[in-house]
Parts: sequence; structure tokens; C-alpha cells
Amino acid sequence: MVTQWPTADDDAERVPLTVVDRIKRYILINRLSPGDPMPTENELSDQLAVSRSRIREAMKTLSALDIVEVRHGYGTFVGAMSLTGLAESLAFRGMLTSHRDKHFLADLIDLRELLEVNWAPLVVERLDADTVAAMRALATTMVDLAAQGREFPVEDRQFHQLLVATSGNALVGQLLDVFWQVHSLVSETLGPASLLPETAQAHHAILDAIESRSAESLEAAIRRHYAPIRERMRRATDGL
Amino acid sequence: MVTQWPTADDDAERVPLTVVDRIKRYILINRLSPGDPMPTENELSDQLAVSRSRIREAMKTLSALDIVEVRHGYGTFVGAMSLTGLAESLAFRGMLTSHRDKHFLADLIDLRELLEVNWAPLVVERLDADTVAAMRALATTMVDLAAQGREFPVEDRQFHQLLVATSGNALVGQLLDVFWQVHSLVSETLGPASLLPETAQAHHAILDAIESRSAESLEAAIRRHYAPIRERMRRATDGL
DNA sequence: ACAAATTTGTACGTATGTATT
DNA sequence: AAATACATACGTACAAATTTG
Repeated sequence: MVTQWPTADDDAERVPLTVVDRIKRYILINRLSPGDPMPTENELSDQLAVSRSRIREAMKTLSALDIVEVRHGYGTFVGAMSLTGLAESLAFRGMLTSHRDKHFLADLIDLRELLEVNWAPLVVERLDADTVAAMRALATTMVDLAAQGREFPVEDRQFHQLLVATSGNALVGQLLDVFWQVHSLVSETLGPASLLPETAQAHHAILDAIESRSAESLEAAIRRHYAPIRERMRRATDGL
Repeated sequence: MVTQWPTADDDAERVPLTVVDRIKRYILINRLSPGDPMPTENELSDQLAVSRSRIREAMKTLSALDIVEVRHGYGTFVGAMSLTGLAESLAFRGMLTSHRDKHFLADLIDLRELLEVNWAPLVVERLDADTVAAMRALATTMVDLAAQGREFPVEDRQFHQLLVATSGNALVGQLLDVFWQVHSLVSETLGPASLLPETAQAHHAILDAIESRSAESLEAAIRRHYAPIRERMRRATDGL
């Protein structure tokens, strides 16, 4: 097995592995995949020779990182190792510090824009008509909702997921989705939404650019999409 | 049993908040900052009317996300909400799946390169001479170590931290550092390092480009820096 | 340097709630 | 509908670590 484990040189300094690490090692050694069942807490308690409470506390840690997934009354399974923990941590950080630290949301928006813009050439080249049609429907729904003064989080999130899916980089897709969630949660604390129609319309503009097959237009459209979002942020943080 | 959760100041909730959420709410409401002391486990157990084991399990979750920081025998404090949880989760995902899913490390490298390249113009414009000198010293150390066949993780990490610090985007700096850690950990499982001299020398080339004040050269130098890293990855995954 | 006090860490037993078959 | 397997919850006792006097 690849997992390096006490190789002669560290028996003086040898600190016993934590329960968390031993459970991780169990998953690694047994080559488990996401979704595979883990031993029950009682079995782990026996195998690792620690109490149930210790196992449970370790499972809470692993579960927070989505390394395991606990299904109440049924069992524990290897998790998908998604970025839900990052979302939770960042969202809390944003809610706690965005009053004092206006950079946080700004940095987040900059990152979102940068990552989306970066794949503009690829998107223009590869985005297929069906996906564009689906995105067009979402954009239309957004405009309708905005006209009624309603927000459109579900549509917006899915739109951006489809946009970045073309990149072929799964990690970026997951990261951007996390940033979307964090932005959505934190911006709620800044008061009611504003500039809804402008934001909704910006999605149509993005699709127009894609259909015009111009990477430059797409980049510009994406940047324009973030303008009203930044403007809203500016208004909110100015009023401190 | 369920002893109705008795905090009188908020009762609009249909489904009772989890212990984790109630502790988060405590931090939010009391406007605590990272480093501020939390109540002891016994106090929280009394205040929230749940057993200490429950409190401890919630603390494990919060601690995994660095929302609280627990110090044995001393107390619990509000955490820095760093990205350590992300690093742990991604590193484990990489170690578990990189054998089967070669995209993971590739996506990670692409992201690192993209983020560093993006701020090349700013770096060329703003990186001060002192920082460049410090980075030069690091690069020289790297070359020396490489010549002895030794690796240089500490120097490499610090080099890239200094490089991206210029961006002014703290979030990007933290993310890149996480990616560095994950890459470092996961690539260990691919076998011994290779192409060390090339990689070390690439850092000098980056500094040369910065001193030549050309954003284009810097971008090219950064991309060349990642070439031997990708090459090593290719060799490792080809041998599956 | 020592000891006491405080606080988190570990263990275990028992009872209860919950999802699946 | 019942049985089973499993996670959730509580309480107590003691161990280990850290600060403070």
C-alpha cells in the first residue's frame, strides 16, 4: 500500500494516529469508493479498540468534510468528498466578517468572474445548441421573475453551472458552485436584492455573445453580468 | 424527551435548529471574532440544554471547519475559518481517487496555473524589490537542494505564497496555498519526485521575467514552471 | 518548582428514535 | 405490521493537559 506508515525513522517521535486518521487509513487501505458502506460504529469501536463516543466524534469530523456520510438508522458510507464543508465554512466566515471586512465578498466576486471569463473561448467553441437552449429558457424565466420583483436563485445557479460545465474541469465547476452558494447566503445579510432586472437581462446577453461565437463578446458579457452585482455590494457596504 | 429548545429570543423556527447551528448562532449573535473565547463545554451543555457529548460532537463538526478551535485542557475559541478543512478533504479525495481518476491532479494544476497567470500583469507592476530578493534567495536554495537530489517543499510553498500575495485577493492566496498542499500530498503517492532541477530553475526564470517588467514573459515563465510538473504527472499516470 | 483549579479528552452503560427489510 | 439494525442521546466517572497562584 502506498500509505506511508511508520518507517523505522520515527519510532522515537512516534505519536499515535488519531482515530480520524485511522478511519481514513481504513478507507484508503480497503480501497473503498464513495457510496461504499463503512463498518458500523460498534464494529469500528471494536476494531480500533476505542469507545463508541470516540468513534462518533471522529465520524462527526469526517462527516463535516464529506469523507463519510451518515444515514440515520441505516448506516455509514464513504462520502463523495464534495465541497460542502468549504461552503459551510466560507458562508459562516462571510456572515461573521462581511460587516467588518468588505473585501471578502469582493474577492469572491472577482474570483467568480475570473474563472468564468477564463473559459470563454472554450465555451464559445464547444457549448452545444441544446445547452444554450436550456440556458435561454432559464434566462427568460429570470427576466419574468425579475419583472415581478421576485428573485431567481434556482435559475441563476443552474445557469452558471451549465456555463462552466463546458470547461471540463470538474474542480472548477464545484468551486464555482460553492462560491455561488456563499455569495447567495452572505448577500442576503446585506438587505433586500436590487437591480434584479439588470441582472436577469445580463444572462440573455451572455447567451447572445455565445451565439455570436465571439470569445471577446462573451468575456465582456460576463463582466457586465457582474457589474450590477458589484454595484449592489457597493451600495450595501457604503451604508455602514 | 426532546426537551423543547428553550431560547426565548427566536421561535419562528419550525424544525428545531441543530446543536451546530445553535452554536453558530451564538457566535453570530454575540458578534465574536476569531480568537475570542467560547463558553466551556459544560456551560454550553447547560445553556443549550443538551448533554456534553452532544456539545462535543457539534464541536467536532465546527472544529473540522475551523469555525471553532479547541485547545485541550484550556478552552475553546472562535476559529479563523481558514481553508484547512478544504485541504484535508481535497487531499483525501486525491489520495483515494487519483489512481482511478487522473483528471483530479490535472484539474488542480490547471487551476493553480490559471490563477497565478491571471495576476501576472499586476505582479510585474507591483512586486517590490525586497520581495523579489527574498524570492530569489528561495529559488537559489531550491536549485542547491535539487542539485543534491533533495526536494524543496518549504521553499517552493513560500515562493508561491509571496508571488500571489501581490494580488491583494486574500481568498485566492488561501485557495492557492490549499491547492499547493493538496498537490504536494497527492503527488507523493505517485512515487519519488523527478525533474527537480528543471522545476527549481523555473523559479529563477519567473523572477527574471518579473525583473524584466514584462507581463507576457512572466505569464510564459509561470506556464513553463508547470511543464515539468505536468510531465511528471503524465509519467506517473501512464504507468498504470 | 509545585500544586490546585479549570477545561477538554476518553470510556462505558443504558435508553430511545429511526430507517430498512 | 413487525422485526431488525443502526444511529442518536444522556449521564457519570476518570484521565490528561494547560494555566495560574
